[in-house]
Amino acid sequence: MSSSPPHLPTSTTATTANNNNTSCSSSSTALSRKCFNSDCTDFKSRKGWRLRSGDFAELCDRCASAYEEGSFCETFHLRASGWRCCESCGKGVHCGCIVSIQTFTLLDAGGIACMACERKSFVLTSNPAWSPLFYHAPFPERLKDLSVKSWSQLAGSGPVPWRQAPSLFNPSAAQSELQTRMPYEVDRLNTGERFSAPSLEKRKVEDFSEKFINGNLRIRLQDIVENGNAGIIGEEQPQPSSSLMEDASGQQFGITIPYKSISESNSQIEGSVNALQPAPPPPFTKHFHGSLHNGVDSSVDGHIRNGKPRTDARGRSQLLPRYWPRFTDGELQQISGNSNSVIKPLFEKMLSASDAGRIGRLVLPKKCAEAYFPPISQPEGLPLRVQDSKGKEWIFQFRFWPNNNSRMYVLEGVTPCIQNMQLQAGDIVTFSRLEPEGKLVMGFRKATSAPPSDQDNETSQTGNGVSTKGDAELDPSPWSKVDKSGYIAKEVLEGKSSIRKRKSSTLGSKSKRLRIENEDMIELKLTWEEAQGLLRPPPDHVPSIVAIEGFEFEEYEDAPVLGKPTIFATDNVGQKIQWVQCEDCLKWRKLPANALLPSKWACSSNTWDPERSSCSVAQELTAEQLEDLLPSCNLVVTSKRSKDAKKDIDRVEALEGLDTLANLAILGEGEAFPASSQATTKHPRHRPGCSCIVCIQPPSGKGPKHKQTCTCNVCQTVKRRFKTLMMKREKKQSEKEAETKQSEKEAETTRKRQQEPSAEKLLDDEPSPSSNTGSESGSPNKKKTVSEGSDDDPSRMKSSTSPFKGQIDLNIQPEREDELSPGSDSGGMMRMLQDATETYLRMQRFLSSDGDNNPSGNHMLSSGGTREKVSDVIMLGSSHQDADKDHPSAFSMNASASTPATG
DNA sequence: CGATTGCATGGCC
DNA sequence: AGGCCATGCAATC
Repeated sequence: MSSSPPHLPTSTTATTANNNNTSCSSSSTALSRKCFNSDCTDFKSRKGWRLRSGDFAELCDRCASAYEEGSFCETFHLRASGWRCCESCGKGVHCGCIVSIQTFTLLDAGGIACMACERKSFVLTSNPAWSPLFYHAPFPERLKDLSVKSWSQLAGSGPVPWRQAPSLFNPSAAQSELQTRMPYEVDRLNTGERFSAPSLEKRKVEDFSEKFINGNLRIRLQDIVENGNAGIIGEEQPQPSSSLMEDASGQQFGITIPYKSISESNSQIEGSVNALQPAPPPPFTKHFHGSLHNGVDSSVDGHIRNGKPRTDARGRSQLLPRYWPRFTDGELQQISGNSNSVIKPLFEKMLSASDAGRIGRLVLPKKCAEAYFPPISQPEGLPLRVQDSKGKEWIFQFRFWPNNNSRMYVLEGVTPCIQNMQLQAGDIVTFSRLEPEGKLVMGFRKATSAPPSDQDNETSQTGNGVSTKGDAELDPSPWSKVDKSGYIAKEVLEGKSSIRKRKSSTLGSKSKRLRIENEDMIELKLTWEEAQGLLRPPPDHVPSIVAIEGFEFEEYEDAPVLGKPTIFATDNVGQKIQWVQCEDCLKWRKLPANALLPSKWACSSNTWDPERSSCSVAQELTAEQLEDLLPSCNLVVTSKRSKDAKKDIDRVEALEGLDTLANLAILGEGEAFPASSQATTKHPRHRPGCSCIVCIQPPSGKGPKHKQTCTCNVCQTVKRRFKTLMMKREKKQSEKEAETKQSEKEAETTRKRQQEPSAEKLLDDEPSPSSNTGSESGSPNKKKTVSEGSDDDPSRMKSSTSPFKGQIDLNIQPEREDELSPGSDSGGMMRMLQDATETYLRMQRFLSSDGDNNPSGNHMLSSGGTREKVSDVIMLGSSHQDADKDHPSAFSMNASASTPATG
């Protein structure tokens, strides 16, 4: 929406245009006392629409009235181009100027809808009108000026790092072209994820990034409080056209447009420290390389090529969904610090193992880098100053490597920052810009924190969604809360949102490589706890007991059934019941304790209580009751946030065993963990627990492996577990010894045989037997050392060379130190899992206020008492029945699963 | 010899 | 089929 001139009906003179242009940037102020409307000769006296500069058009009474009545365009722009009809009511809307920018929205299917109609469809209509139309009108000169100006200002000190490519707004550019590229611009203007044409469906699913539609977010805490919703300024709320225009149009215009329109400069100062200040997004340019030299053509081309209309349902397509910024109010609030700043979320990226590794290089998505960071023509790039949400400044080297005729953009020197934020692979770093300062701000979100998307979609979660997130983000010392146990704590604490995340799945569905890890991690971590409640014996199936290594395992010929997680309790009449949450309405329903539920369950399936077989029926459980229930279990789908921190911690502790063990091979301590468990390109099968060299080492293949003397959390946990295990074993052992030594030997032999197959499976993920883990673990000496002292002396464990090694050592029979199979590893893992499972159970029992939390009929884990239940762990890697199938490594759990069966 | 750098490789979208 | 990007890895520091 050009700010005006183009469509002026009659006045096409240069004078008029100039006037307008000038007015835009410097307001109509000094220019004259005349009405801003060039078609009018009256004296200005009232304010009209907000100009892109942030000022308001000053109009005469008559024009202002027309404007306020929404008839300005009809009055003055009737003959201008850009008129379209509302697809719904047919009303004509002038889509070609700033005056009407707020009065219509683009439709997914094409066409427009006036705000009146739009409001009927959406309660929350952002400012979809951020349309490409915005750029329809060629007003190159003015924009250029504005751009440069803005840039200078934004750039803070020093020269403008780059400037607009004149070509960007080359008047010769066909409108269609403009339209095409617009989206891109809009994108950048609006945080990279604008979509101008809201669609009902989309609205439902789209996260609240849509609230950024205006491009800028002004965070007002009070809004959050008052609305209980997003703290977005009301500008995006549908309003009567007049006020709407008055209020809303300006903001974005004033601030964003100018930058938006700026094209990257061809004269970027490479390597200049002046470029430290992040600049407004340069135009997107795939070709910016070229544009650096000849600017114009490539610039335009780049825009056109890159600018897919945001207006369609795929609106945000400019950047892959995985990079769409998903900021929460809290995050924004935190970032903005002062409420006067407008935050423009730019993009976000989930840290890969490489990113989080100690190499200190954060690979930037090419498009993001080119769109939001200063253009660079030399591989050396330039230093980029980035502020974190705490106000701390970091300087990264923004550069690129030539790569396959393309470029690979990286931020170098991010290690300190990443460490400071205690980020690790899987966590998300966010980039945004503070306006009008123009500061580049880097935030982060710990893994599995759900996108804000659902916040305003899922009613029963709305409050919580925000507050949960918000609470976290608004925490004065958000970083301090990062638990040492890394993922674990957060998974537990934020698990609830994870489920919703899965549901709405606003994370790029395509970004498998990136997302898999995240989602699987979610699954995994979530299900560490959740799976306990999910696993049920197959119907009518009585497990057979298999003895492995002297331990008994339940064996299921059929895989255990995954069921809907429920909360078991006893009702007021002493009857055992379970609470289950409806997939759809999220209400909790009471069911008989013996009810076996499918993994997905909704009210409509409530055959036990027909009266409550509809989502419309109120929930029996009060919020308080629910709250009481929830902390005691680890179900994560809840709209209630546990207020009992202690319990959370306990739960974390309880899960620690499982999770730690699962991640044991991959997690480091404290800082940036070298390698993540994520499935990677080259190691798509890697999952938590994978012991291969890739997973236990940083990307470079170097870096710390856990030493025997390592005292990190992970190692200590393992050692602790080991000790527990050994004590148990010792006990068993002594019992057996009460019998005959002969029988003991036989048992061992059996054990060994049974164990080997699974061990091999587990080793699948290991690159080679000579790899770190394998070879060292295979050292008889070490094993002997460990095994000898492993009976109950943790200190011995500490001498093991690595947690993983410790794990391997776990497999060793204290009494058979000379019998170590290469597969010992797997056994160790199994053991640890078993042990962890027990720990978990103990904790769960402990935490549970209801002693009957695990009725026999439903939970194998509980039903089995202390019996070793490898099968319990089998499916832990996935909350979906078949998820593992595709991931053979699915952590040794698959192997575990097969063990009992094979054995 | 470990850390860093810069490019190459190759899986995945 | 091509581009992106995670990661490998040799060269260099």
